[in-house]
Amino acid sequence: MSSAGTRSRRGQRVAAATRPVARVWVDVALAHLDRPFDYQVPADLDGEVVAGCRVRVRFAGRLVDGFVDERVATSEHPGRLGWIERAVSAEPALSSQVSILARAVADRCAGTMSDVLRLAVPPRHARVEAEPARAASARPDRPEATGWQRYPRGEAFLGALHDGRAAHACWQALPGEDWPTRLAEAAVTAAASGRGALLVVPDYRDCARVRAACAALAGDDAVVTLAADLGPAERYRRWLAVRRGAVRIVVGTRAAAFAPVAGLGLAVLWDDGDDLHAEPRAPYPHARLVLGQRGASEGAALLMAGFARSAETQLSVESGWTHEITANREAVRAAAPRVTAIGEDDRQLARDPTARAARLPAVAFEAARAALGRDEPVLIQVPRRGYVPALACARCRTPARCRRCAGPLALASRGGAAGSPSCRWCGAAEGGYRCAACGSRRLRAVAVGAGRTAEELGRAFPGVTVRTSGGGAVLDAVPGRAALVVATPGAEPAGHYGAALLLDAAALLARPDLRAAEEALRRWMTAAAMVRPAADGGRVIVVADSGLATVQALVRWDPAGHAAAELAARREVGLPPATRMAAVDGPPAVLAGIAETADLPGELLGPVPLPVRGDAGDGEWERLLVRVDRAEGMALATALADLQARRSARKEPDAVRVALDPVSV
DNA sequence: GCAATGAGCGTC
DNA sequence: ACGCTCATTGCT
Repeated sequence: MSSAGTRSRRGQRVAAATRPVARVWVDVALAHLDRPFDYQVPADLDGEVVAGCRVRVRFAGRLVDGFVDERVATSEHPGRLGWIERAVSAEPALSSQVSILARAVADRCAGTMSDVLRLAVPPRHARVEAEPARAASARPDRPEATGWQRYPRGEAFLGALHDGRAAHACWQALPGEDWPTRLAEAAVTAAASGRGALLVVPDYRDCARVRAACAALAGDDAVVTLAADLGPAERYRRWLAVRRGAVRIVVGTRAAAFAPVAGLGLAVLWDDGDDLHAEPRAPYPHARLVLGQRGASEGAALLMAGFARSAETQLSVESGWTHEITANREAVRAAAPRVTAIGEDDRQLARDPTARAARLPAVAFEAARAALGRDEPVLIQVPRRGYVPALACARCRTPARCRRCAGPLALASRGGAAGSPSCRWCGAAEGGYRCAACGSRRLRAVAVGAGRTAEELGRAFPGVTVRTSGGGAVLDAVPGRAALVVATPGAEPAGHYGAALLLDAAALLARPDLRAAEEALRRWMTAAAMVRPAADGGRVIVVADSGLATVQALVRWDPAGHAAAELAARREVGLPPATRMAAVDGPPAVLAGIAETADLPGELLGPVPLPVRGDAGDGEWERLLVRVDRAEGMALATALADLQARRSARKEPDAVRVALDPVSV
């Protein structure tokens, strides 16, 4: 007698009396099997096999996990159905909303349902599931006065949340803004109207800050954080509390974008340009995509928020889908620190010999000294190590781009000989380079070092505490006392700084990445937003040429204008998000075959060397890029999913990796 | 001419 | 990792 349940005298299983067929998403990695399969529900599992529950089924002989999509009366399958072998539990882990979301995300990313479900639903923890259910938190009161009054359309957005309308907005936070509290006010407004709110932030430090802000407004029980650093039990405990509707406000990192928040009324993405929002596992969905999909399928309001603005968000604004929440110019001027740019030409090293040793420009030295004199901390932003050397105009520093496809130019150093520059996307050699901005024919390599060390800076300011934040040791916050705080972008400790020095800014700007300018401004603004207003003496020194548009955008504190110019520039040369791109990574011979035979819409570029090497032994892999008009984006995704399905059905030995809208191309 | 065996394939 | 098909083998 097997454990599979009730059988008749002859050992045959008896099907459930009503709706005896379960449609099951089996956890199988093969692309050509990316659809539900029908199974018979044995009568004794009738009560447990519910929509969304986990089951074990026999698939091609072996036992595999699956989620029940739905119970139905009959099957379309012409052959004989297998049986549900086991109901893992009656917990409906997969909600219909998340099921629909996962399917949509898989389709958009040319991936499979099983891959997306692995990202969306955490592993089960049986003991946690058996624990008594967490009591539902009380519905909070709507916040009375909020800080959104500083923004002309801010209160209107909260009003839309209160009324349950699916407003779509992007919010440019003022410098110095207590943004965790603003996001909490929006979330609690949605929760007060009986709906759920989901706030996705780049890292666990932001999670903690936003959680604390939500707890302060709505109580500790009203909010949970879902972050990757939790253990499996706690992770599942919190996730289950959300799934069971006990908690309506969820704060988390990118995986939380799939959180099964009941009655989702608001989805927020903070700092959508941050690379951490890009999922590194197949099918590589970006949190922006996941939340955007939920806005469409669940009728939730969407808020893209940050100090800076991405080109993607700008496109959404220009298309009319998203409206802007920005402060007026007077409010910006009142809140912003005074920003000074110093290019290499006007970079005068400090007279002070120790400052000279640290290679600190005089203006930067003075700004830091003034802040320290007021007993305020000074933030020093240094780039991370390891940027790929690329080429830029020797005169104006504009990154050198390919004439054919606008990819970044680099010196091909393969085989030892550094020959003429060539495109890192399409491989075309560039014989007669001429800068698009200034017409110069001279190129220079842009190599970025590790930045000045904390010790060098310490020597320039004897007796001042030096703290570092970055890499493995990230500080959450610094006290409001005189100190030098050296941090890499993204690791800046929270604090009220008297000054910020953005060192090696020109190198950050000249990175061979299509998002270099946008990313530089995002990082600068994130750091500069923590500096006191100019009226209180706050100063920001950016070590880059003041003539550069991106530097100007920082000086004028104009993230929207920069995003608009950035998007216009990408339209000009046909780069995302003005177009849509897909990356197909694999062995060169396989890519050559695909380029020749595959029926893909749009235009093929490359193959080119991989911009970032994956971890799984993709030794000699290359990358094929496919570019289409935005209107054809879905057709491209479908074509690539078909390609994967055909390869999988043919049991092709070499897997290829497909990513739509990859973060770096 | 035809069972016995095995490789290949789809996968409910 | 099962059960089906279809090809090959080996014996009459």
